[in-house]
Amino acid sequence: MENSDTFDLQLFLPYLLNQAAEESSLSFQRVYKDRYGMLRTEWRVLFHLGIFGQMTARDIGLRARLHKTKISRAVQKLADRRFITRHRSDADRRQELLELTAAGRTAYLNLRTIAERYQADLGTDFTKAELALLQNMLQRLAGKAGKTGKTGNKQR
Amino acid sequence: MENSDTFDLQLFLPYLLNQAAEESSLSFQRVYKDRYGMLRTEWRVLFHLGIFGQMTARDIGLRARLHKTKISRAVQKLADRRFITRHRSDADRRQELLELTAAGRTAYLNLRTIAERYQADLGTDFTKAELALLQNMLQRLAGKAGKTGKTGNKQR
DNA sequence: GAATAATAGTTGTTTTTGTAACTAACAAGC
DNA sequence: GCTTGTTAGTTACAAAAACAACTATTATTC
Repeated sequence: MENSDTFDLQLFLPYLLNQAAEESSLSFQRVYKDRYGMLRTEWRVLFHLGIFGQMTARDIGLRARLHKTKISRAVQKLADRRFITRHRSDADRRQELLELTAAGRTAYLNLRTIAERYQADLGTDFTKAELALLQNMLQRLAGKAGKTGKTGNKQR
Repeated sequence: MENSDTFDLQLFLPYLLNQAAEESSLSFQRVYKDRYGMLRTEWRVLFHLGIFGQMTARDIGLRARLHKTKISRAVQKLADRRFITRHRSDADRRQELLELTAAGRTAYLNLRTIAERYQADLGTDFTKAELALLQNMLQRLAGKAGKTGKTGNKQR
């Protein structure tokens, strides 16, 4: 056959990034899934509340770049499991203020510890400088919004 | 609130990688989706056949780390759209030999050009050295199998 | 201040994915 | 060669994601 083409799929960034993302997510996924019955969006919401404290679904969507329907359902599940509380805002009664319960905080701290351990383990494969550069490049690729950015992107 | 925690989600690799992967996939996705009505797995199968020529579903699964049901479905769709042909192997009549049709090859070459352009455009944001290091680190993260590796991992 | 537009969040429906169970063909052991 | 185990690929069902349409509330504009 005439398969003399030279295109290295393994170097094509959209492909390569997905492979790396999938692989690196696996071990962490097992924890939040098997141990807490959480979905990806759920741990993300949990972490946002753990890190930033009280937030609305909208704020989370902006920061995490998640669509509001995903968040809505994640919030429901987390509330069902008593990991978060929801209170309608007085300032704007469309909004709901979300916050971790004690149980939610415990789960968050536990998962955070595991995340930190994962991150620390990377030190065995990469130098500090390499890792910093990797993170920097990934942030540039993830793009646009930069580190904490709230730079006017549409609500997803 | 006691939200004085310091955990930078934006530096947590499973999260960061997913964000970067999602963002970087977007533009390419628009092409294969809108223009060819393809799904992610479908373009991957298409590319494998374009690059390596005749392959079985099993081989593709091994290389791309895709589960056989995903491939089975992608193959069906690609065959429906006359992008590939399937022939039962004489050596092992369980296997099917997959190959691009002329139309499939055209689609592949077209998409490959776009992929190459994407890759080239990265040159404006990253130096050659940076890019090479990024790819190297991502491959290490994606892991295990290395560049072309067929190192005994279970069929997914 | 009524009409129109925009926003926060939810719900319903359709696609896509994940998982398990299946068929058909081949391989091994005895 | 026949039983037992594997493997390639498909199909059926359950879980999750994507997308569109909806309600309730707040902002805007005339």
